[in-house]
Amino acid sequence: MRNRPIPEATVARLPVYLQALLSLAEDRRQMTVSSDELAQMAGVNAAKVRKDLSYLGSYGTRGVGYDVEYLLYQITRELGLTQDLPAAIIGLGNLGRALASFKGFAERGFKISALFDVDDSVVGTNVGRIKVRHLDDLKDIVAEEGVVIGIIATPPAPAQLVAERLADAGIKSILNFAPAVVKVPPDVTVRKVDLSIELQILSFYQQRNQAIATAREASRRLGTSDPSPQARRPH
Amino acid sequence: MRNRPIPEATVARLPVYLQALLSLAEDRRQMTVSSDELAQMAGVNAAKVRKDLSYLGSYGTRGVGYDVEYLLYQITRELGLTQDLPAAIIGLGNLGRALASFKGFAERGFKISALFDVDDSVVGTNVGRIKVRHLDDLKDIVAEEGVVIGIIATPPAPAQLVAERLADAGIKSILNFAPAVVKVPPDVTVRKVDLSIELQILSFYQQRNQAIATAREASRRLGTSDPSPQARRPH
DNA sequence: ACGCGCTTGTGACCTAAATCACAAAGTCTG
DNA sequence: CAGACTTTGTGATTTAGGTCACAAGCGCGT
Repeated sequence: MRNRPIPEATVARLPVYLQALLSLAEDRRQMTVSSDELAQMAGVNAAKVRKDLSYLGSYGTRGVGYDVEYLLYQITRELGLTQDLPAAIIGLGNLGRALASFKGFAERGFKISALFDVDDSVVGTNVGRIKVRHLDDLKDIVAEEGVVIGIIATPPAPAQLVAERLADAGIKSILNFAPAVVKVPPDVTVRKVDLSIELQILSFYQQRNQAIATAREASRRLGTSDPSPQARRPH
Repeated sequence: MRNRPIPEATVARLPVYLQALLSLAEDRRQMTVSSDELAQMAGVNAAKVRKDLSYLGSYGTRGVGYDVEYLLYQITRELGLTQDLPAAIIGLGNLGRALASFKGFAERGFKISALFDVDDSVVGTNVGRIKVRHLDDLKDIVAEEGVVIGIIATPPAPAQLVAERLADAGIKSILNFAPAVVKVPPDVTVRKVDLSIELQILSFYQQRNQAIATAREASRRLGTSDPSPQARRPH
């Protein structure tokens, strides 16, 4: 199992396990955790947890479980979070400001080390402890500060341009909050987080479940059998 | 193909197509769009677009493509976004405020119609045009305003409690921004958006690609063959 | 009316992920 | 130290999703 490439789906779950393990590590009582407990906390099933962890190596003890601290370290290492990664935020509207002051980043191995905008009324001001710089200085400051992650928090229109500037500055990892698809060179990884897309997905299931409930209600009144016995839900 | 249940993966992409179609609809020049164009705009491949759209029905014309307006309407309808869905935000810290003033929601079929917090220095104040109410009034106001979607933007600790209150108030769709896994009754759908999880996933690939680059560099210097010829990337 | 070029819609195939189920390996108890 | 009990680690199987490739359908020009 060891040395096999880690599936994407597993990578996406590792941070969730990390979250659970951090909360376990806080109250020092529990030194060890079973796949079942971890599964409960992460909201997945136990078999998945075991398979996921087995990709990292055999870090558990049969009959006992996983050592919390040790597993914590191994996942942290696997995710490349043993030292803080410097990140930059581009765009300091409402969302950019919220991200800049979000405590969760520092707690999980990231350091916001530069802020950029193009609006003259924002450039030069401080957000938190950091001065906002002009986008034109991106390349220099990225090099200076050793920034490796770019966070796009602009409106959709300038997102593509910003992505190109980031790629040009040597950034290989981009997190895009702008509601727009950006194209980048093949050696750059982009992840997209779109707030309204998530709501739209919810809306779909909301509507469907409501339709099912209505249909069931109607058929109940008519005395016919249930038109859709198993109403599947996402996840 | 019609009447088959729509795959989850397809549902997750429909909003992306919607986004692309909206931008096409804006400039009135292009009345029709091919699966190939749409694929470009959405950042996926053409076959996937066609298969996805075929789940909704045969809305395309061979040799021509899809009528932009008509497809726009069909996807909107399928997602249940023909009328605005009222949503509530719980927690008005930095993130909650950013969400409350985020324009994208209104543009895509959602209406923020209630805000809640427990902090006395926040309750009673206005954010945007809406007065912040106390969490204890959740159930009443949800009923009054017909809220169907709950957005959790609290710190992790109170997230579970808030989720329970939402479920108790009859909300069936929850979008959770708090970095915590929440448990809800089986008839409630939760989607999680975790900002630091996304960064952690980026970190993993960042590190791996860097490791590959380093290995390649080393082997180049030693004159050996490339240790990992095809460096796969996510997505 | 007919043939050519374009684009859809979809079966067939392939790949990745989830789930199952159980042997292997450990702890604990008397 | 033997036997009962726990929990891991992983092959085998199932399910879901992605990709391929091409026949069917449509518009247009002649």
